Amino acid sequence: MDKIILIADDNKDIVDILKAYAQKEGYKCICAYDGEQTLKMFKEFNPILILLDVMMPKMNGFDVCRQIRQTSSVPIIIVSAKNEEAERIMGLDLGADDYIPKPFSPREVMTRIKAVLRRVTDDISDERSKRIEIAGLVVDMNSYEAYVNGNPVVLTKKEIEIIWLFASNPGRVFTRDHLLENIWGYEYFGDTRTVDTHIKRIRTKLNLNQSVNFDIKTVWGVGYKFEVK
Amino acid sequence: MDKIILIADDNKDIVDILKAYAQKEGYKCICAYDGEQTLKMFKEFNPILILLDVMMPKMNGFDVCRQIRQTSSVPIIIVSAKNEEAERIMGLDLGADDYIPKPFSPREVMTRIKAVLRRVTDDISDERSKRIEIAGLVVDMNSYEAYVNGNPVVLTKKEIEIIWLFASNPGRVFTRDHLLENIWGYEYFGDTRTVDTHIKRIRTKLNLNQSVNFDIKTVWGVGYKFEVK
DNA sequence: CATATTTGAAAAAAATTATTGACAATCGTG
DNA sequence: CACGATTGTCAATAATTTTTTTCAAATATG
Repeated sequence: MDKIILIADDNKDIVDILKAYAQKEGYKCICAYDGEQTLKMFKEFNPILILLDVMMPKMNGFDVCRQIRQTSSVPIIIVSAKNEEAERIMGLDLGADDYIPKPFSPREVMTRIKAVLRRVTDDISDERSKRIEIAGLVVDMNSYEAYVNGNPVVLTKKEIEIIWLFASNPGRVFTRDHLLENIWGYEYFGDTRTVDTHIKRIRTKLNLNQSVNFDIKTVWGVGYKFEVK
Repeated sequence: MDKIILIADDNKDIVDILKAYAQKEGYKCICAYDGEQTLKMFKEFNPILILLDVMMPKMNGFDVCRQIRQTSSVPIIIVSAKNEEAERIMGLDLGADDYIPKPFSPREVMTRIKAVLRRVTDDISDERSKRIEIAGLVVDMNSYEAYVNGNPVVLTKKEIEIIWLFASNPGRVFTRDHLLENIWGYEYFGDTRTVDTHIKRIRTKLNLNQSVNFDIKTVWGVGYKFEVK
């Protein structure tokens, strides 16, 4: 599940700067240099957010925005040089989620990207959906805490994200590749035992050989799964 | 009988933020992006409160406010970018109930909304909801004072706003980005290390290593949270 | 049963993230 | 404008987590 950001601007320098910063924050980037290409890339890669320049060849940002809005509610941030038009743009009812005037600082852009994404995800997931209880295990992503039979267990960020994924999908087998893609967010290369190591630590911490009603079971040759005994 | 808030601002970004927060507090929201639309929506939905931007297309906030006041005493909170005009606006005898200068933090707005509504329905209990007592810590946003085990602690504005947010949501993890948006406001683009520094100062002042029953705990890789020991 | 492959465990190495202090910039006020 | 108070930035240092490495044990396969 990659986090892809689509950057659309006809100025390659600007694209490169934005791309560098976005990648630093862990997003993958695809770039388009005109309006038509933007639409094409959008359909092909299904990005989680679009940074959209207004002035582009072939089709301008406004029209691109309108077109995309007909089929998708993906967050769109409009970028434009004419900052006196800021209010007009937002008022145009294009369905854009934010507006950034040029010139901008890269930090400002990243802040806005994160803010827009947070706003979008915050709406969907209220507090309740961030907590899971199953077989005596409680995982709460609001407080980043876990409990086994009522006893708190100290888990690191990665560990709690992993157990959250498992507990959310009991019985389902996750391959190491799948876990790396889901939790780590990148493709798996090399033959390290990274996932195994994390599973081991989780097992140790959750004390899975004691009086516990669940298990992270090894599925030989495949991966791991969460199992309620 | 739903509690509907009418949000009027021509900047969709701001409307969205306010909407998200208001909804979180259990209010339903309707939005208007210009003055005429605001009047129309007001008549149609009979909101319990109106958040009204001054600068809007078609009809400005002042005129909207005057118009509405001819037929209704619904609470109105004026929002405006020109904060030096604060006193003038309130003195204009528009009949507005409160005034919020931009930039504002979403939390501040929600506090004012609740304050205005409470003033209307119940004049007496205004003070209570601006004061929190938890684990020997008292934070009073009326006087901007804090006490630990009965001893006064001198905190600056930012510091007390931060501890207020934490103490209001014990256990909940706030990321640095989240804090920047909540405390600093929607248009602040600063370094995330700034948050760390403020947390450090709060910890020092509240003497969190002494005989104190609470803690601002670091959640590695995520953020900070308020924890009662 | 022999062999190749996969997994588990521990420890070392690398990478990431947080804390802190010093200082700079800004704000508020007389 | 000068002063003190507050707030923001930055970089060094510290702390913690994550990844890699290694190797023995367990499991599949024929």
